[in-house]
Amino acid sequence: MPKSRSALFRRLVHYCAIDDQGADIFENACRDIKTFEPGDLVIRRGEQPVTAFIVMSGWASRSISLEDGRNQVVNFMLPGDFFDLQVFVGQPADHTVRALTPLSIAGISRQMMGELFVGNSKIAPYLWWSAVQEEAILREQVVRNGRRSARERVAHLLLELHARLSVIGEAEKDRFRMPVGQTHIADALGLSYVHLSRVFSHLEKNGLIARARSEVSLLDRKALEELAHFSTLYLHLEPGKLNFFE
Amino acid sequence: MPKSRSALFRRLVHYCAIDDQGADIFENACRDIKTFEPGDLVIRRGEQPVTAFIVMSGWASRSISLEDGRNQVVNFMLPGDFFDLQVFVGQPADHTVRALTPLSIAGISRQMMGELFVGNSKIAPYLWWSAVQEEAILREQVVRNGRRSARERVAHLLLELHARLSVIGEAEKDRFRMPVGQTHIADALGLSYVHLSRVFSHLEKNGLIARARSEVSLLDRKALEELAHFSTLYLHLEPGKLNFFE
DNA sequence: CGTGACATTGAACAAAGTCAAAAGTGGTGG
DNA sequence: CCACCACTTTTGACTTTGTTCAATGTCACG
Repeated sequence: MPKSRSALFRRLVHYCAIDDQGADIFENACRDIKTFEPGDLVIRRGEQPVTAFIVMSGWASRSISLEDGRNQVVNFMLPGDFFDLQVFVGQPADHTVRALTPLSIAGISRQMMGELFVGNSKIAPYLWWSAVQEEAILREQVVRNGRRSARERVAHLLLELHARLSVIGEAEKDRFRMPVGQTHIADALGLSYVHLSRVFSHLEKNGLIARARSEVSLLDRKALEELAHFSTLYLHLEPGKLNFFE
Repeated sequence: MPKSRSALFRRLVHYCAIDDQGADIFENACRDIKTFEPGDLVIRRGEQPVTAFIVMSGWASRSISLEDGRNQVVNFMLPGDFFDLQVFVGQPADHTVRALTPLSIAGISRQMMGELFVGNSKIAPYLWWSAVQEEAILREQVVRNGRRSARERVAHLLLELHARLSVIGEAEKDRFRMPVGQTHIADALGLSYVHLSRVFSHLEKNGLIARARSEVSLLDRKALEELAHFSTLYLHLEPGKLNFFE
């Protein structure tokens, strides 16, 4: 089983009672694969995308830039993430999607989506749930940038990324690979990269984290969670009752 | 025709080619009306809501608090806004919804939603579109709090509120009622209320805005838009092609 | 080795927060 | 109509946090 299937499949089964048959249907829908190199634009602001996407492997960012060059990364997209459901109301993209690493994504056409969403009740809950999680992550991003200090922001983001990567089996117990430069992290956290660097160093000096190349270790998870006021509630990791309308 | 119908109806017709019959169906779904007083909680964090809601009249806030009292207003909910579609995946709320003014909302049950969403193709695009707009507003909120200065944030929020209120006929050409205290605005913008007050005064002294009671006038829209780098793209005000899957 | 991208450090500066007190506002009852 | 209350807004002095600019380090890769 190729790794791309593994990542997506793990996210699926983590969140809904999806069976092998359902997973097969889903993955059959993911045959229109596109690949990108770091820095490539997947979606340009103003363009009207024609398909939705699922990240098969690699990291991407959704970002919005101001005219004067300031850039805000709205969120990171990780393997198994679903994006641009807004395709279906025919609106131009209000943001930019960019590959941060070598990236492989699957395009899902409108027709395909219709089948998944309406035609197969085993899949629909996952799509719905995915949208709910994405919006919750966005809300938490607002809180992070609006009401947390720089140190809290960094700790909180590290914990979020670790939790999300764990679900798809791309993190170890207290360690994960963060294959993006500090500029992107700073743009996500609304900080200057200079200050971000200081904060990272500070967390490291205090023994909360360790860094080696692009590996990050959460040395003192308890302290990080307290510092960040981190709760996993917003990630909706528990499957829930899936009361989908029939 | 009561005002509540008017506000909702205007938002509907602004965004999709909804006919009178469709609007009737929609508004018939809005018979389960609840009212709240300023400060009342509509949804508590951790609770599992059983219906989705449409705001009929008044303002509400969706907010998330940290244990130490810091509070972030994630977004303002205005008449015609739709919320808590996440009901349908059976997840507990990760946020709190609070009435900021006398508030009247309609509860939409799962069954009702199923009928609207699947059973009537005239309505489905509006629900979908509404979700798209809400998410876009959220993204813009991230940019505002992450990469804009305090003055820019205030200008940007005022322009957004004016645009959203205009759609439902609750704003005049360059003026609208903002029936919420500065504390709430500050919590939305990730600022202290002290600093917010200074910024308001500064904008007023420079002739960009005027304030009287809870009325705000945009005296120099051009200057405000340039200051805020405001573009209406993210509000998706143009109806679009509504390529909904069948 | 040398090169280019990325990361770190220091010093000066700017933006926003905190604390505390004063000045509005609006509603209520005498 | 006025006096009083609670509440919100404003103002001033000071502190903290994060930014900017510029120089220096580091590391993978050719």
